[in-house]
Amino acid sequence: MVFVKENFTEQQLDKQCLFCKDDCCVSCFGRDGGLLFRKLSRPDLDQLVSSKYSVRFKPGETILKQNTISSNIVCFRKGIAKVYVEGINDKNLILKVIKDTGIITSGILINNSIRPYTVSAVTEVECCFISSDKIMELFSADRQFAISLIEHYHDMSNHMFNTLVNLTVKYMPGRVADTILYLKNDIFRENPFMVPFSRQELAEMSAMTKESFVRILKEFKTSKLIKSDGKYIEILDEEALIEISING
Amino acid sequence: MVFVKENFTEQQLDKQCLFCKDDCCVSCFGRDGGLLFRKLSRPDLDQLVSSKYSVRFKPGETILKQNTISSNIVCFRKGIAKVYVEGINDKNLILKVIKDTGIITSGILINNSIRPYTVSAVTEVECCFISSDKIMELFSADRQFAISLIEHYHDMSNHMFNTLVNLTVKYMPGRVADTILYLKNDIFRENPFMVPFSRQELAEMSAMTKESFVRILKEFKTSKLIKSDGKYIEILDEEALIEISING
DNA sequence: CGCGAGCTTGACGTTGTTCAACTAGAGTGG
DNA sequence: CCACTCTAGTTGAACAACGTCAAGCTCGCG
Repeated sequence: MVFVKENFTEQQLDKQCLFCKDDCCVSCFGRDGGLLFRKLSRPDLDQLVSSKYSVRFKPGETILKQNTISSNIVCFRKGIAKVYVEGINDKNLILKVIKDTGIITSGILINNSIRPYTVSAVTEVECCFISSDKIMELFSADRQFAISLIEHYHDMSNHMFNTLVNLTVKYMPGRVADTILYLKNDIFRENPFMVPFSRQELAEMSAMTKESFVRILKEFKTSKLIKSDGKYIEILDEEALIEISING
Repeated sequence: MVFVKENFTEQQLDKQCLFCKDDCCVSCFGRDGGLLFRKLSRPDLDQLVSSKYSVRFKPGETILKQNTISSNIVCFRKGIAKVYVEGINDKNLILKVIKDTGIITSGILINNSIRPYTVSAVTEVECCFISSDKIMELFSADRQFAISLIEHYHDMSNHMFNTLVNLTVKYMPGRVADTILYLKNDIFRENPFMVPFSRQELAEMSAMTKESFVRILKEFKTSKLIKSDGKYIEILDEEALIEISING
């Protein structure tokens, strides 16, 4: 347990992979979401598998805590998690949603890098912690892996860049449209989709208050752009939403 | 000129390095700002030097244009440049200032990656373009270089992350305080510092209108937090500014 | 001296937040 | 099975934050 700096309870933590036998990471890391590892050789993958810890989180639990030092990368396998910044002006800001597969690399390789965000479970989450030391070793073994990691950083930067621009320059309807389109096209990928987030959380994705979010959502509903019944949202007129998103 | 996809005029472009003889990049890339290359071996550095193009830009000229495909990394050597997003709601948003040394890596290694921002010269700027192909070759040669590049991405992400949070959750005084502190501590590193930006540009760094920026600046002046005479700004009470920044 | 561009200031309108009241639904205990 | 409570969601009205518009100012420059 030396390299696991995060503190887990006995129930959460298992040395053996909880989720699958044998080929676990090979299939997990090989999936769509795990592009980072897609070109690793079998021995390298096996090395990763043997050195990781698998952990399960209940809804609401904190997976990585803001302002702590990073020492692991976290590979998500199942469930929904949110990445957010805590409590500036008593407001949170949700930057990213992870559904099933996804990787958080913050601060590996960088000494004393303090994580600027919290990651917490929205539904039950299964994920694996891998020491950044092990990742470093792969650098020597596999040149392509370094490129994959840079691609990962690049994608992350791009996403953050878009979020930055969307949230700073657009008016509320544009921001709400962005949030809805993001959830449908990037996260859930189906049209009437079930949202596991509260209005409060949806508002935190859109950088506004829950009241404002509700109001805009209602406008969209009365304009027949979306249908919304409780936790379900259906996009009726995607073109119009995109138009609203572009025009701010 | 094969690998230079950007279009330069004859005056701007030279195959020989304009700025220095012989050891050019060795000293340039070796400086503080150029940490990316700090651990390259001499032969590798020489290879970079021989494959680059040095370019000079006049104030106002565009160095990299938003929505074009990336194929070079750009190493800044001298002058001040701004990185910004163009025209959403007729507003620009300045994300970053480069003074003298700095590197823009957007989208190298990633096929068909479209640059989401424009970089343009504020003062006269001297910089070098290096094909991403050459960078790729260094990956094989030098493992440490890949790590340096990832560190660079990491720093960039972190900076963007802070900007994102600052601009979305804080009120105007906090945003102005951030801009002033950023310019003093990260860019100019001296106390009465000369700002080569117009009020409009300062406002675009703080995500507000120039009128709002001027108003907040005046408040800071009457509260004796700063002294400001035209293009010069002096921070008198940094503690208080930091306080304002933290409290939003 | 006059011109023009950028800076500054004030009045006003819009956007978005706060606060408070109300509603609906889910769990709890009698 | 029905009150009761608690929380999330919704709505409206007052208010603050911020932008827009227009006018005046400063200062460099011809």
